Formats: sequence, structure tokens, C-alpha cells
Amino acid sequence: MPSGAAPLIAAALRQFAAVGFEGASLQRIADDAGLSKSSVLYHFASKEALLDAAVRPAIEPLCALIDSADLENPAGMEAFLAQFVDFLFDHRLEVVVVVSHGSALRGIPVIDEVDGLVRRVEELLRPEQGSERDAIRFGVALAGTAFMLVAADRWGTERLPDDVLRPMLRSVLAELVLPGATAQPA
Amino acid sequence: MPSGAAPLIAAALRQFAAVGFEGASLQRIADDAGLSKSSVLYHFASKEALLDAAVRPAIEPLCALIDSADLENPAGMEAFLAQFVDFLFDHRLEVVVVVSHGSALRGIPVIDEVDGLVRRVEELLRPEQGSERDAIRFGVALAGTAFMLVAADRWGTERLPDDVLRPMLRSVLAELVLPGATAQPA
DNA sequence: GCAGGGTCTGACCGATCGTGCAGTACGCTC
DNA sequence: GAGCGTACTGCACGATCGGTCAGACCCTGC
Repeated sequence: MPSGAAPLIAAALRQFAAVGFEGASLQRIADDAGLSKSSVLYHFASKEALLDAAVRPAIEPLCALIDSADLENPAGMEAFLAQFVDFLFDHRLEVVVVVSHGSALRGIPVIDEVDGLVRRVEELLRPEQGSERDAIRFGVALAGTAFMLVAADRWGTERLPDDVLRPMLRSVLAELVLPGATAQPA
Repeated sequence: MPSGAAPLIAAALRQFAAVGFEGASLQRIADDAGLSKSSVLYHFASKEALLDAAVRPAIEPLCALIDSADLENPAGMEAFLAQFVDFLFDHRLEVVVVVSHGSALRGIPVIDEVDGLVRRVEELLRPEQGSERDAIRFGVALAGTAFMLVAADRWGTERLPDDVLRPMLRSVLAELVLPGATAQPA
């Protein structure tokens, strides 16, 4: 992992999140990182490889989150929800890239892998036949939580600071998903 | 409203929803509509004007929905939620464009107008001070519902048909938002 | 001093982008 | 048939896109 690659990945992540993969140019990414366009293509074989390097670090944590999920009992469920919120905050830009612009990127391996993980979450939420409606309620809550983070970046003029928003989202998500839980103000 | 403009708007909406504004080229939009690239710029002054013409029709219904919203009593709330879901289905592609790719389009008038409407919804949900948490729960439910539609287009291999999904989303949204309501299976 | 690898850059390429413009085919009215 | 407006197209433009390549500038080991 060369030294100059890290700021390029950070700049690429910012640009991809802001204007999408197609909208971001290697030139602007290079300018953002304070390097030349040629340097980008020295560190990464192509623009697509740069996207891969930027998004891939988020895959393993998400995979681990899914693998360790135990949604049978309320405690396991609550742990899953908390870890899900933490994941969203820890990989905020990656989430924005995939959620906001991912539909245009089908066919790119790293995006397809993320899509596969999303499908695994979907299966996770539908353990038995016939609970279609519960799965949708679950999906709305999860997707809504993810989107609130995107929205916070997009419409957030004077939004809540993260250390307030995070426990609040955790609490709201638990309330929406868990069966008998009632709200306890954050 | 010239005749040849309508298929161009339809094609543009499909392209913008699929690959984003930056990712869609006038050439592909023209091909999709069965016309030449020059024809696109005959009917619309620029690519941005085409986006405006494609998205603007969704603004007035959304505005009317917000104006007529009465969230004080449960009946008014339920009516608002039902109309919100209907709006999402009636202007599906426009919603996908704005939700998925809108963050890259700030500065374009029609997008800024939509952002203003979103902010009005946000204010609608926070009638009094201190109910920050309720507003977030509300926002998660609304955003999640909108995103489920986007997700249905994106990950939907063998998804539910619309006439099943629509009442189900309506029911789920009511359950998530309304205080004392319990689920009645669709 | 010098060779070599890692890092970075400017010049350049072909393709495609959005856009401007001259021109063409059709239909309508006098 | 002359004149005109509408719908549409082909062609060319400057800019920018992702990508290639030959070097220049380090730093380290000999």
C-alpha cells in the first residue's frame, strides 16, 4: 500500500459521494488530492480500479456484521441493529456512493458484491415464508436509517452532530423494528 | 408542448433514473427515443432544460400534497401517508432521479425546488420544539418507504407486483408512524 | 559516483461529451 | 406555386473524458 494512494482514495471517495462515479473526473480527484491526473493512473490501473479500492474496505465489516447476525432473540436483534448503525457511520461515504449512485454501476465487481450482501440482508429478514410484510417493515426501517445519513449530508444545514444523531438513530431503529419496545428519549 | 417532445422526456427520464444525469448522454437519450441528438436540442435548449422538463411535472402534485397536509389528527395523518405513497408510485422515475442522483445536481433550479419541498416536509414533521426524535422517526419511515421503491427497481428480481406492494407499503408506513395503530395484514 | 526502483509529472491520443448551425422535408395558407 | 413555420437531421466545433508513455526527481545500496 503505497503512501500516495491513501489521499487519492479519500479524494475519490469524496468526489464519488458528491457527484457520482460518472460525474467525477480523474482530473478533479487528482486536484482534490493535490496530485496530477497521471498519478491517479499510476497508483490505480483504471478509474474502475480506483472505485474498487475506495469501496472495498467497507465490504469485509459488512460481511462480518451479516455473518454474526442472530435475529432469533431480541438481544441478538438489538445488537445487530446497533452494529448496523455503527457500520453506517463508520463507512459513511462508501454507503453514500453505493446507495446513491450504485444503480448506475451494476457490472462493476465491487458493486455487485455489495448488491449480493444487500440481498443476503434481505434473506436474513425473511426467515420464514409468508412474513413478506414484516420483511418490508424491516427493510423500510433499515433503508430509511441509511438514507437519513445521506440526507443529513445533503440537506443538513444545521443538522445534529453525529454523536447525538448516532444514538438517536439507534434508538429509533430499535423502536421501529423490535416488537414490544417502547421509546426511551435519548 | 410539441408532439416529439414527449417520447424524448420519457427516454430522458429512463436514462436519468438508470445511470444518473451525468452518466446519461444526449446521444443515448436520442437513440432511446428513436431520434437524432440534434432533435433533443431542438426541443430543449440544453441537457439541463431537458432534466427540468422531465422532473418538473412531479413538483406540483408534491406541492399540493404538502399544502393539503393536516397532521394534527390521526385521520389527516393517515390521509397524508396514503397520498405520499401514491405520489411515490405515480412519479416513480422522477423520485428515483431526485433521490438517487439529486445530490450531484444542486444548483439546477428544478432540483433546488424539490430540495425546498423536502425541507418543507421536514418542517411539517417538527411542529414543536424538542420533538427532534419524533421527526427523525418520521423521516426514517418516509425516506425508507421512498427508498424501498428505488430498491424494488434495483434489486427486484422477482419482487412483488405494484398492486400488492402499494397497499403493503401504505400499511407499513402507517404502522411505523401512527402512534397507537397496530398492523392489519394486507 | 552511480545504478535502480518507487513516485510523480507533462505531453499526447482517440473517443465522446454538450452545443451551434446550415440545411432539408413536410404541411399549411394565401 | 410561392411563402412560411415546424420538426428534424448531418456536420463540425471546442472541451473534456479515461488512458498511455517517456522521462524527471527523489531515495537507498553499492
